[in-house]
Amino acid sequence: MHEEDAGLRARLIEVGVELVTREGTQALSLREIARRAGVSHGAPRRYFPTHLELLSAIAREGFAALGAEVTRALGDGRADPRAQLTTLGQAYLDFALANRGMYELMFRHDLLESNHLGLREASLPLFDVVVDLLTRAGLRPGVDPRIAAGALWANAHGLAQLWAWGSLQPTTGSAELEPLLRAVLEAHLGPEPQ
Amino acid sequence: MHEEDAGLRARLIEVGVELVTREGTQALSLREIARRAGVSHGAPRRYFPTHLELLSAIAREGFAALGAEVTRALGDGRADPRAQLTTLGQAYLDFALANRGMYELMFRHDLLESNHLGLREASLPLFDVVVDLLTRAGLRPGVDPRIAAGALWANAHGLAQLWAWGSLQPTTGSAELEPLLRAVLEAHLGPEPQ
DNA sequence: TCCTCCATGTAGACACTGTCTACTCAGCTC
DNA sequence: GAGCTGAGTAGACAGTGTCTACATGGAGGA
Repeated sequence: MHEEDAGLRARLIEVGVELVTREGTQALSLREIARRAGVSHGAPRRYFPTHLELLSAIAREGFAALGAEVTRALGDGRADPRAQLTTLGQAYLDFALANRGMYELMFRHDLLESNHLGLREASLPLFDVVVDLLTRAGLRPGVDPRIAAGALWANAHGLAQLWAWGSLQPTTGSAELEPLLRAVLEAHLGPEPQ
Repeated sequence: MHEEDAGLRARLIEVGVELVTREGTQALSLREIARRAGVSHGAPRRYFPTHLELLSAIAREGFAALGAEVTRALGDGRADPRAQLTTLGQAYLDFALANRGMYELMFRHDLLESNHLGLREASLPLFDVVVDLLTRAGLRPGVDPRIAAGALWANAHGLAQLWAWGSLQPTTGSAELEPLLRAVLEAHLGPEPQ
């Protein structure tokens, strides 16, 4: 009963989140969401003028969930920055593989109003965390932390994407991807001490 | 006049390739392709039973073009394997950024019949080239070349994707991505000699 | 109490999509 | 010439996102 009278706007997002995580991006038609929310197909228009804006709101929920998952994994943040970076990468990949539909939606720029709904802003905090951890871990001299963070992110994103697409070895699980992340980390930070 | 009477099947693919490179994935509706080919909307069905199969054929053309571009960049293949790997990465990124629509289509697994049309096979030769170059360049001991190749590919793919999405620094051009590729390469091969 | 207004949602239209099926029709073989 | 077959046409169908005209119910003011 946590959704009794939360307002149609919130309910539409809720229905959309559930739909995309259970049935994937294809199921996210405007009319289907309205149907499952128990309203007519014209109702969502009152809150989301266009289909893309509704999808963007759903995707933003996904970015929030990813952020929560990552900060949960990082804990109190007192661990070695380098260790935190691998933890973050692992958490990122786990999220992507556990919520494939949502993750796919989050990066389907053709389905999202990238500029309107503050989607960029939703993904930025995570980026800043990486930048912070990288600078605290001590980058090689002359390496821009923002560029390095982008490279790390791109690597994790590519791994998640190709893994989901089935292009990586089918036997390659999330655990086996960890050394790959570590290797890239090493490339930017220098060899691991000790 | 290179398309005078090449048969409808070939012409549909040709029209599709031009359409996706000029107007993006969204423009690739079955009816629009048929329209531009000058036939009725039912005609493609004779050669491609479903929309996805036509799109897959178009994407396969993209993989062929990517392969051609890469082998052209590699030249006679007598250069240092390590240098060839960076050349390959650069060519890959150049292709992705120059043909965004096509590149997007090539990895939209929801639009492709990944299993039917030998799409996996179309992308495999490139993968094998990377594996070959990596083993000739001398991997660190205990590193599976196929895993390393997957990691490299994932990195390039992620860079291309995030770059196209605008998530990387807008000022970051294809040239600036090169050190990122080199860093990852270094992570798998060990530091550059000399 | 009655009236008005307005936010919320309904219902139908429109153009478009992919798929399916019935049909035309030229060109070929027997 | 008769019949068949491959290639393409044309229309229907269910589904989509968007737009617009319409109900309706509840709050605020006289």
